[in-house]
Amino acid sequence: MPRPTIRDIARMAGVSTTAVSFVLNNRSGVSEATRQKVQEIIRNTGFIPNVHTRRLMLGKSFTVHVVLRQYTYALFNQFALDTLSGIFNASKQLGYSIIFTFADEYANDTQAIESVRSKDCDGIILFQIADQSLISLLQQEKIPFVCVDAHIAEDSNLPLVEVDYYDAAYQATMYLHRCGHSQIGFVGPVTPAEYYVRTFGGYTAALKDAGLVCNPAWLLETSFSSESAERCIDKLLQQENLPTAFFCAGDAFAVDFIRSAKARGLRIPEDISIMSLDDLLVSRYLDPPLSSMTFPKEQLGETAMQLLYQIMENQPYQPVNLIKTTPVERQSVKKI
Amino acid sequence: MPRPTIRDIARMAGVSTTAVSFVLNNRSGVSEATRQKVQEIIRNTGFIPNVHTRRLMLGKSFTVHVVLRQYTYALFNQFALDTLSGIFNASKQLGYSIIFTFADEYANDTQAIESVRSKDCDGIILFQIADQSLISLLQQEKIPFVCVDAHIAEDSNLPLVEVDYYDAAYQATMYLHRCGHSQIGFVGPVTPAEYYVRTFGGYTAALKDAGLVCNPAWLLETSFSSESAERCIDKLLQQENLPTAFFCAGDAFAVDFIRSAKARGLRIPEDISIMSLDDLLVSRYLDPPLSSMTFPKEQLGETAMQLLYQIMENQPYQPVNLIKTTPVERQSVKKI
DNA sequence: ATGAAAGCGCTAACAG
DNA sequence: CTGTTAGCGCTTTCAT
Repeated sequence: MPRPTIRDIARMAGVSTTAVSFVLNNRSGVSEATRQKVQEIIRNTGFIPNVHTRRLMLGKSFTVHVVLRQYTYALFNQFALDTLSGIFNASKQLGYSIIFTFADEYANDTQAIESVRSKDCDGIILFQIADQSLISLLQQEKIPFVCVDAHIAEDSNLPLVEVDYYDAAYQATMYLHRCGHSQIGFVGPVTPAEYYVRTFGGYTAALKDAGLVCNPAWLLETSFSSESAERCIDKLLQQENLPTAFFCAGDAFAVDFIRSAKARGLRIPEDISIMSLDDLLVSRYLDPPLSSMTFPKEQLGETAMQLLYQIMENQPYQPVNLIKTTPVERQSVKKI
Repeated sequence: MPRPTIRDIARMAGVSTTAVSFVLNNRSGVSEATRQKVQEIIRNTGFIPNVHTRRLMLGKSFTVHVVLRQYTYALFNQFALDTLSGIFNASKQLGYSIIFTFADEYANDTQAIESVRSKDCDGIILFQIADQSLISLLQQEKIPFVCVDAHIAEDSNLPLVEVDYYDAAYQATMYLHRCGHSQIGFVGPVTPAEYYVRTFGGYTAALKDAGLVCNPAWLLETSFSSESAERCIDKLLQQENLPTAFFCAGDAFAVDFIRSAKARGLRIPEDISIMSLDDLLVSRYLDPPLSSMTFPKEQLGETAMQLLYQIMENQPYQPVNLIKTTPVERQSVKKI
C-alpha cells in the first residue's frame, strides 16, 4: 500500500488537513482534544509527512552543504572528520541534514553552487577552503555561508571560524621558554600568508615578551614535502650555534622535520626539542610522541554550524569566532 | 526578484510548460526548433528547476544516506574518509547527493531510518556497521541498502562490500615466509567473530601450505587497548622459544603491540618482525614504518555506491564484492 | 508536436 | 477552533 498522506490522516481522525498540518508543526489553533486524536492516529499509522512537499512549500531545504577540502596530504583528514562530526552534532539539534562534496584547493565547487541555487541546501560551510572566486560568487548570490579554518584575515568581514593560531604560537613558544629553553627557532610554511603572519607573529611576540632574541638563522622555512624538511635540517646543521628548541607551525611539518632530524643523527628531544601545533591524530604515535598545541576540532564544526544557522535565520551573529588552543605535553620537549 | 519557474520560461519561449518540461528532461516529443528556443532561454536566464518539486513528482530523492560508524578508536577515521570519498565520486557520476549521519556500533540510527521513511533518501550505505536490528528493519521496510566492511559472513545473503581479509592474512603470512621466517605467530582480536574467522583462517591456511607448524603459544589475543597489547607481550616473554615474526590482524593493533614490545626491550624488526593488515595512514609514520597489507579504500566506497545503485534501480547485482589486498613493504619485517 | 489541465502532498489564507 | 480552498513548481496524461 502507498504511504498515507496528510489527507488520509485527516479522514481517519475525522478532521481537516489543516488541523493535521497544525498538529504536525505543533502550532496553536487546534483544541487539545483534536490534537490528541490526531497524534494518536499519527502514532498508530507511523505516518511521516513527505519531506519534499514540506520543503517545496516552505521554500527551504533544511539541509546544509559542507564543502570539504580534499587534501593530497592525508594527515589532515582526521581533522576534517572530527570537524564534520561537530557539524553533524549541531545540525542534528538544529534540525538540518548535511550533504557534502569534496573540492580541491582551487576548484570552485560548482556542485555546491548548483546545490544552493536549486535550493538543495540553505547554506554552505566551507572547510579549509579560501578560494576567492567561490566566496565572491556566494556573496553575489547572497547564499549564506561560513568559512572554517580557512586562514582568512579576521578583518575580511566574512563569517569565520578560525583557530587562534597567533595565540597558539605564542603559547607554544612560551611553553618552551618555561621548559628552560632560551634559544628557540621557528619551523613553518610561509604560505598561506595569513597562516604565516599568525604563527610567526605569535612566535616573535612571545620571544619579545620573554626577553629572548630572534636569531634569523634559526628561522626555517618548510612546506608539505619531506625534501623541504631535509633542506631545513641541512641548513640547520651548517650552523655552529644550534637552538635547543623549535616551535613548529604544524604537526604535519613536524612529522617530516623530526624524521629528517633523526636521520641526520639529531636526537629528539635530547638535542632538539619540538613544540608543535595542531595535535593531529598521528602525532601521539610518533617516536617520540609529539608535544603540541591542541584544540577541540569538533567544536570548530559545532561553532560553524551554529554560526551558519544564525546567518540563515537572519539572527545577529559574531562574524569572527576564535577557537582557543591548549598545550598537550608528550615527549618531544626536554625540560632543562 | 524571485527565481523563475518553468512557467516563466514557457512564457518567454512562447511555448507550454509541457514543452519546457520535456526539454528539461530531454525527452522526445518536441520539435528541434522548440527545443533550441527553450534551451536558449534556459541558458540566458540561468534557470534551474526546483529540486523539491521534481523529487515530489518523481517520488525519488536522488540522494543516498551514508551511516558512518563513529569510533572511539580514532585510527580508523582516515579509512572512513577515504571510503566516503569513493562513495562521493561514484554518487556524483550517478547523479546522487550524499547525506550522512554518524552512529555508534549498536545505535540503530533512527535518523537514517527516518530519512528513508520520509523519502529523504533512496537508499542507505552502512559503513562498518553490522547491527542486526537495523538491518532487519531495513529489510522489513524494503529499503535498499548495502553494508561496507561490516565483517558480515558472505553467506548472509546481504549486499556486501568486503575486504578479502582471509586472503590478506594468507598473503601476509606467506610474505613472512618468503622473507625467511618459519616461526610465525598471530596477534589479533577474536571479535568480531567473522573477522577472526577470516584472518585466523587465512593465517593457518598459509602456515599449512608453507609446511609450517602452528604453535598455540604464539597465538596472541588482543583488543583495542594498550593494556591488552601489554598482556600479549608479557605472555610472549614468558616463553623460551620466541617466534621470529608475527602476522598482526590490523594496524590498529600493531601500533600498540609494537609500542609495548619496544617498551619491553624487543627490537622491531631485529627481534621480531611484524606484517600487518589495513595500511592505516598512521602506519607509515611509526618507528619502524609498518609493513602491511594494503587495499584501495576509496574503491570500497565506489563499489558500494555502484552496488546500491543497481539495487535501487532493480538491476541484477552481485551480492558479495570482495576487495583485494596487496602487501606494502616498509621496515617492520626483517629478511633472513 | 503541442498545450490545457489535473494532480503530487503539503501549507496557509480565509471564511465560518 | 475548524474546514474549505487556493496554491507551491513541476510532471504527465490526454485531447487537439
